[in-house]
Amino acid sequence: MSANLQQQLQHRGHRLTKQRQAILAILSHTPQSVAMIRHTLHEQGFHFDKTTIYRNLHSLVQHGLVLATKLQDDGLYYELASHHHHHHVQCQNCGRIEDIELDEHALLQNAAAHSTFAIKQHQLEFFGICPQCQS
Amino acid sequence: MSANLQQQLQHRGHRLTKQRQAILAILSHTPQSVAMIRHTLHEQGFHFDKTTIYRNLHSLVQHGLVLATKLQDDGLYYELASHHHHHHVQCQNCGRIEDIELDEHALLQNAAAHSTFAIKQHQLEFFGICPQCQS
DNA sequence: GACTTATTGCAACTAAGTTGCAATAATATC
DNA sequence: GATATTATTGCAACTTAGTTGCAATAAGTC
Repeated sequence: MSANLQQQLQHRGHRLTKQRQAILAILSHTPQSVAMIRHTLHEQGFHFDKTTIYRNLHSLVQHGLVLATKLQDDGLYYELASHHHHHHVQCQNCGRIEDIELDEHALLQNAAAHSTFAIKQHQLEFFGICPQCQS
Repeated sequence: MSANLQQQLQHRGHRLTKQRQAILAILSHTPQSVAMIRHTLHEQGFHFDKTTIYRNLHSLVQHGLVLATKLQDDGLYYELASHHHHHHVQCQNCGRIEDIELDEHALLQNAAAHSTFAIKQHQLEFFGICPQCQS
């Protein structure tokens, strides 16, 4: 976990427990399901209660350090919040997830032009077949 | 329920039970959660088992007559499949949902240009404040 | 009307996520 | 370093959404 993240956490009165550190150490810029996160923790010899994991993920999302994304299946996927907004492509065959960057401005303009709502946010994910699974 | 839908169903060996008819009669081109669907059925005096409702929705989706969409909360929203692909805007205040049409071609081109995946489908929903809630 | 089989309703179950609370441990203060 | 404060943890119990197996029912066919 970066020193930066530590600072942000402590600054808000959060404590740096070994649970929180381990969870943050696992999170990356690729979205992971709770099941994946729990699995990795187990592999590393950590046996945290599921309550602890859910509560930590929630509070991290609440404070903007982590993003929650809906992908193909039920449940949410979690990733470290990065500086720039981006979307994902998930392989329908193997589940692999990659980032995909696209022209946000064009998209939002497109949307705003076709709606009377004041649009605040959106959810955009792509699904397809990755190069490996294509061959 | 349109005669068209009836035909499609029976043609595939499906039976026109009163349960299925009632469910289809409730579905529209605006996405509804299972809770909303069950609630309306109750109001109309129908007391179908939840299993029946879930199974019907699943098979209708499977056969392409109904679309399932992920919106703000957990669970899926169901709507009649229409001729043209479209997206939605959901009001973050009152939950109202509206269709939103945008330039699909531009979006897909944009995505294809930024990924090595063979993109098959996508999920795009907008969230904001509807005109009524703005004032 | 009798036959075939898709569909229903029920009960029991699974899995995901949540809540309350007493015990624990991270940080601040002395 | 010891002490006090309170955020956080782990546990157990619970809620809610959705699923499964199966016997009973009822559409559609002949």
